[in-house]
Amino acid sequence: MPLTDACHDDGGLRLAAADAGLLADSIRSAGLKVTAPRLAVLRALTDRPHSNADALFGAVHSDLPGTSLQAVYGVLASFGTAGLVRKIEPAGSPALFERRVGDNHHHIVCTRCSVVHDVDCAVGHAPCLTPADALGFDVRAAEVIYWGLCAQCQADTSAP
Amino acid sequence: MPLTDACHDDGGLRLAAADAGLLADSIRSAGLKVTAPRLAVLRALTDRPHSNADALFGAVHSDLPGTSLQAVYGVLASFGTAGLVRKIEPAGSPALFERRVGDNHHHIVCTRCSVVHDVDCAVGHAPCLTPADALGFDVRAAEVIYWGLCAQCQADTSAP
DNA sequence: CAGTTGTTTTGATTGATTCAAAACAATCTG
DNA sequence: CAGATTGTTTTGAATCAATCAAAACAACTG
Repeated sequence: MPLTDACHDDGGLRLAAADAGLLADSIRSAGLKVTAPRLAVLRALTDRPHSNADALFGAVHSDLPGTSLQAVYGVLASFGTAGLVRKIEPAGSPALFERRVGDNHHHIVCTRCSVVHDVDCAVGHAPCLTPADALGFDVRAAEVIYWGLCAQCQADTSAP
Repeated sequence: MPLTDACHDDGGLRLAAADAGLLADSIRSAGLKVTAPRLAVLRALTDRPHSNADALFGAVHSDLPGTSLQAVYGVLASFGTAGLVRKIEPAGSPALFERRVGDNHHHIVCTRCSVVHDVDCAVGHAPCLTPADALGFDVRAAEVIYWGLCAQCQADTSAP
């Protein structure tokens, strides 16, 4: 019940068109000042979810050449605490960021090419998010990462 | 079926007494040379599962003062590829290591004190390890980390 | 439009981990 | 059991991701 992990749909945040006004609105309504680096990071993240700080810096830097990598880290940190982005940290990878928040979806990562996709929290499987024996813990969240070969890498590997 | 994740018991590896002969045997039967640093790391890991490289270095260093941190990293890497230890990488923490391998158990981490406990893979919940929609991936493993407050930290927090 | 507060830049630093070459030691072979 | 072989450890340096701190700057408030 106190789980962050309820399997419901996201709160209506639609990530399609990265209209500048909408981006500004979501920043403002998270209680943050609207600035060029923030708009640029949020736009880049809309276009390419599951990017790391460096990739976002690359994307942002081409629109907005004055921006520093540290600014990107700062923007991501403020977005994170404001609940505007979610940070995921798959083993062996730098942190990745995505705008899809609020639902607790999971991730599937290719062990060969490292591509990441979202995986919905399967309705009917929600009990999984409660451990067999919580050992007295007050469980607040569950994080699931699936590892495997993506379709493309399966094709590449089976025909060498 | 190809999942690494079947919920079965471990293969008879009992982690109780860290008898030197048994430790040596498991190293040897993994196809590795038996050396003092390897025995020391394996013993330390038996005594304190979920340790990071630095903590293991500390433990090893007191028995075997000549040992370097890099040796510990080397030992852990060879143990990892030999299937003798498992590496877990909870977000925001350095990598942790444990001897309990082969079963795919999960972990529960305290968000306040960072203590880690094992959580068995719940029989009857195994379907959870198959994503709702694998998106064409050949899924090989599923990793689950629960986050919450341990019993101790709940007590400390509720009575400040 | 000026003040306040929060943001970004600049520059340096940390922490975890990895790399590479040389010194060394465990096992294999005779 | 000594010597050869192969793999391991040491030593020392480097990398990558991320964070810290102070000064310069810009967005919202009134």
